[in-house]
Amino acid sequence: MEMRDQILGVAQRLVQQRGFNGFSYADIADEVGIRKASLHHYFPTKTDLAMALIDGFTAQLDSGLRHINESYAQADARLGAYVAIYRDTLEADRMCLGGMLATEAHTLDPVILPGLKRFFARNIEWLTEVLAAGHSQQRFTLTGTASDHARMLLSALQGALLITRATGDREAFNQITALLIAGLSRKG
Amino acid sequence: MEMRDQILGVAQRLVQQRGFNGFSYADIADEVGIRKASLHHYFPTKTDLAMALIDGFTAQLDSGLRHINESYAQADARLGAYVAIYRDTLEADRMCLGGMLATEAHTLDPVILPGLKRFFARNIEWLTEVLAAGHSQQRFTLTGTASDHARMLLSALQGALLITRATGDREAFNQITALLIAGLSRKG
DNA sequence: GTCTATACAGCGATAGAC
DNA sequence: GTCTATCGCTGTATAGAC
Repeated sequence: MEMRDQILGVAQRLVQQRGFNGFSYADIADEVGIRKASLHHYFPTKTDLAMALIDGFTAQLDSGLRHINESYAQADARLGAYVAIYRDTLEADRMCLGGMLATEAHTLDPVILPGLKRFFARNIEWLTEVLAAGHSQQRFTLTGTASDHARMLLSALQGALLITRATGDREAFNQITALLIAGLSRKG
Repeated sequence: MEMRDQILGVAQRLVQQRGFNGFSYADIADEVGIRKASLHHYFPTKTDLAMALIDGFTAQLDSGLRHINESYAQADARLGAYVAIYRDTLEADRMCLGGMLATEAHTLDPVILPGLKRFFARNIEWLTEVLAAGHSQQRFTLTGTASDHARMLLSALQGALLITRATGDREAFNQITALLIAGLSRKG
């Protein structure tokens, strides 16, 4: 199971940095130190690899969100920790794996799409709960439904990662996230 | 010049739908009806094609923004027309060309990047002006600087396009944009 | 489980005739 | 300006030995 995880780790980084159509089995093989033919023992097709990557990334998300829920009681602290995940992604010169695959969706085997959809649904559900809780606690002021705010926040964070890849302006990322949070603390 | 424009049109659509690494000269050749070798007469390398696409897309943006400025005097109307560009992109099952290339930035020839940066700068500059004008006219309430709001709006729109590619939920896109605009009309 | 060897299709790109 | 032909390389994937 160790080699399988090593492959997944390298492949995940390659997808996040170069896109699913931007790397090959040869790239993975070089890094993990086996021949590319051997990779097919673990992931017969590249589509199999993609599905395993989404499952793994969704598991990482679930684990991260569970950890946030255990570490922070208040909605604004939870949201701040969620934003920090994106900041860490940016610092690692990566896109969100889900966001990267979303842009490439039209080129992917359709069997991959339900898992990708599930990943985004998971994010929106968790954010919706946090926003609704913060609203009840009068820590957040919402202009629309909690679920609409959740989708907007997710969009803005994904988009901020995307744009920073082109502009290279990491300080702008911080200003964007600060503004997003400020927009929730405002008195309506 | 007609064939060149036809090639650019097809290539632009392919980049926006499939990504720069998701199509080949053969795909273009099939659609425009010439052999793929002949494409190299217009664009010797794929990098040349990419640069022409960015230049063309930035020209389309400039033309669109000029048209908005001529058609609408008020900041909120101008912003609404800008959002409509993204809605049209979504309806055409496309990503923004700039956004798509941004995700793939790590796989592109570096000579492409300045043009890509310029495209985003253009968007942010125009948005900043519109937001600052709306603020002066007391049509918009800003929580941060106009330029920060501009970056946030651009991020949210790019991200909304990206997410909708995975979820397929076009109504969510409309709710996100409505919320973005509502957030500006609010009294601070 | 990893290897060598290889199949086979596709890629971007070039040469040279017309 | 478009064609045919082809190069060299890389892509995913398979067969079969060890």
